[in-house]
Amino acid sequence: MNTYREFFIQFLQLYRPFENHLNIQLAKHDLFRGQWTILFYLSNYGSATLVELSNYQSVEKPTVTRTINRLEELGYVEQLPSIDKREKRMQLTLLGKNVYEDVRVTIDAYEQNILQGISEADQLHAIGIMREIRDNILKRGDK
Amino acid sequence: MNTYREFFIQFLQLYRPFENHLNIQLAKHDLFRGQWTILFYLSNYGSATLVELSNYQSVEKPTVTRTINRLEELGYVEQLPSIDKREKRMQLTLLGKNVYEDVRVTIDAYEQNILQGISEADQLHAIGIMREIRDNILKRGDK
DNA sequence: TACAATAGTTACCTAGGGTAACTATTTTTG
DNA sequence: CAAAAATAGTTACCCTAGGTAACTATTGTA
Repeated sequence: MNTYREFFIQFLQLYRPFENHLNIQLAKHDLFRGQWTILFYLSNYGSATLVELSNYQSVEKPTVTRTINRLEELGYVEQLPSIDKREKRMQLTLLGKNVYEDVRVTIDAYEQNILQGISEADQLHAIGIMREIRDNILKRGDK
Repeated sequence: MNTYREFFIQFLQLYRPFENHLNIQLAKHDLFRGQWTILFYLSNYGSATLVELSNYQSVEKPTVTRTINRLEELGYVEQLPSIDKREKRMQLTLLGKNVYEDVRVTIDAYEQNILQGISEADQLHAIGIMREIRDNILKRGDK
């Protein structure tokens, strides 16, 4: 079997179990992956507009609108006043921050658990490779 | 940022663009990822029961039933007689084989393209790491 | 100042996945 | 060996996650 084929087979074969089990962890906190990644982003970068989140997640704007609305209903995020009246800049509420910290513990445990036996050097190496492939994909446009 | 966190961020950040562009390639042949992976499996292993496919893809049986039905409607797969009357063993039809070979060309080009700059050694290394993580996930059950 | 671009929303559609409950067979076991 | 348990698959129904098209409101630009 060609190496490049094997690579993507393995990639897909890893994704599904990873997401499945991630969702099991998140379900303990009544969250889903899409919501979690937004909480993560806001916790890391302080605030973001919907377009920013859309680019970050590689999803269309309506998808972000929906997820943000749900998070707003839950009281985890709130709008921040901004000069440009078109944009909707969001940040975590106090509750949102607390929830994030709480879930972070669960997810940290999960992630560390499934990386058992992989050296930090290997992890860094893989991160570099994944970054490079992502760049390749985004660079080539939609040929 | 902790390495293990970074690892999974990068993993998710790679997945979405990869799947997006994969689907763009497959759309040229009116296929979707779920269908394609089944064609791939059948081409590689000759035949499979629905449970086998369900395990391979880490999805529940109803999902496989649906996808297989669609492929059957398209005339790409057909049932194979089997001793155990409960199971439904499927294989590619002649048309299915031809379609697979056809799409394979498109996907090969796509995959090679986005792996540009990644040495074969690096690819193999990454494959090993992904395999190991997958094993970790499957081993730990659903804690 | 008109026109183009950008941010976001609304309405509607699809894939892809899940659970629960069921039928039809095999297997296992008391 | 008959009854119970396990297995393969289907059906019905639910949800997340995503997409496109068409729209409003604002901001930038020629």
